[in-house]
Amino acid sequence: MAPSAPLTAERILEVTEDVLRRHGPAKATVVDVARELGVSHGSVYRHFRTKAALREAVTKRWLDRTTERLAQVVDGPGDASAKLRRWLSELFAAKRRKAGDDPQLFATYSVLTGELSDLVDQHIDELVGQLTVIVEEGARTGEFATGDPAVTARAVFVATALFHDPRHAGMWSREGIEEQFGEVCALLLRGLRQG
Amino acid sequence: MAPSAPLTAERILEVTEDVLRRHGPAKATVVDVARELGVSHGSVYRHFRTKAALREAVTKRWLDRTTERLAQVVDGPGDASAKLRRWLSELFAAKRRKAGDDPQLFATYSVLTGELSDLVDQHIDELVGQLTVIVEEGARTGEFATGDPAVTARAVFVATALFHDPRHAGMWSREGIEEQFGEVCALLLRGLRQG
DNA sequence: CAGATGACAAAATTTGAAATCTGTCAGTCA
DNA sequence: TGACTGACAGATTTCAAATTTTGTCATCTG
Repeated sequence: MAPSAPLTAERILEVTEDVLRRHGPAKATVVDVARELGVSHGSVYRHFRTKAALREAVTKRWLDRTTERLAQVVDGPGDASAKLRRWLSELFAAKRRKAGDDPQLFATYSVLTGELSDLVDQHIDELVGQLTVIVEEGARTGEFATGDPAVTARAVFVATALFHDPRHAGMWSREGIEEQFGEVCALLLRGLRQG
Repeated sequence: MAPSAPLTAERILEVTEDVLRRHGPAKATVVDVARELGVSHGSVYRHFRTKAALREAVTKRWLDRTTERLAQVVDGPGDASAKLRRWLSELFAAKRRKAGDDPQLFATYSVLTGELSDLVDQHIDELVGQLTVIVEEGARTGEFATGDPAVTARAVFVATALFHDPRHAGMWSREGIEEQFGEVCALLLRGLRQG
């Protein structure tokens, strides 16, 4: 069988995601990934030192897709209130979409993120960093009255945990969740807008 | 062996909690509970129709201990802001204490609450009910400017999920968690205080 | 010689037979 | 008579043997 393309890390990650979707996190093996790629499992180990490293890389790739999407909101138009509101909405919508469109894959990544707390902490730091930029902007224009923008940004992130933490995904399809989200956002924005 | 006391539902629940603490939720059996009580397992089934009912009852008992504690804050002294702040602090402190003092039992109840979502929903409704009383009080005295107090109360509860939902218990022993809690409370109270 | 292979040891997972547990109920005991 | 027992069937869990997987590396191949 002629190799249809050279074996790259990215190609391995694509196939790994596919295998994870079909077999779930507990039963997806490196051998499965290699078989799907039409190579020996030794070849996969040339690109990723351990199975854990492969799982971490594929999970990081998944988390980064959200981070990139949200970066566009930070760099986009609007005042700080509108941006903050849009950023939180976009985060919630992105998570709900992931959970709703491919529940199998979402469940898989929920397990993986549960196991990779260092990676998740890093991801959260990136997201809070984006929020900090928005809060700083609001502080600069006098729209928000806050202390340390980084601290405030983390408070906003923490207060909306129910709408982005996968452990609460069961809530995301409940009646009235949109209204609850709106209510929390409104409360936080009111708290931010004045000192 | 003379029965040291008549077999009551409460006595069974006490022993069940003990067995759960020692064996964990997966390995605690009705036979274990009966053995500990010095009776046959049939006698336990006289008081609880199924093992699931026993688990539910013992979990409800555990949740109710928190509800009762917090009811005292609602009925206590202070204006609405102080009470809200104290209620949230008390809830957070109670959860942290449970998690820190007896990690084994806390882990057990975390698993049980994860399995008994109807019971947990009921518990949450009770807690939000208490918060609603405080928000209503604030609205009546003009301290808070809100729409529907029940909706606002739920928003406050949701926004503090990280500090009371056992799925976030891993955060409760992190550096700076107290400050984060204070920051979220401050943000929410500022949002409540004016319309 | 750079990249890929597959045999191999150690670790982890699956399997299925044996043991235990759940829930019932006819019967015992005080 | 009403609380309690213990034998029982079916469901579930356990445990050890068999299989599979992980990770390495000497060897192969283009």
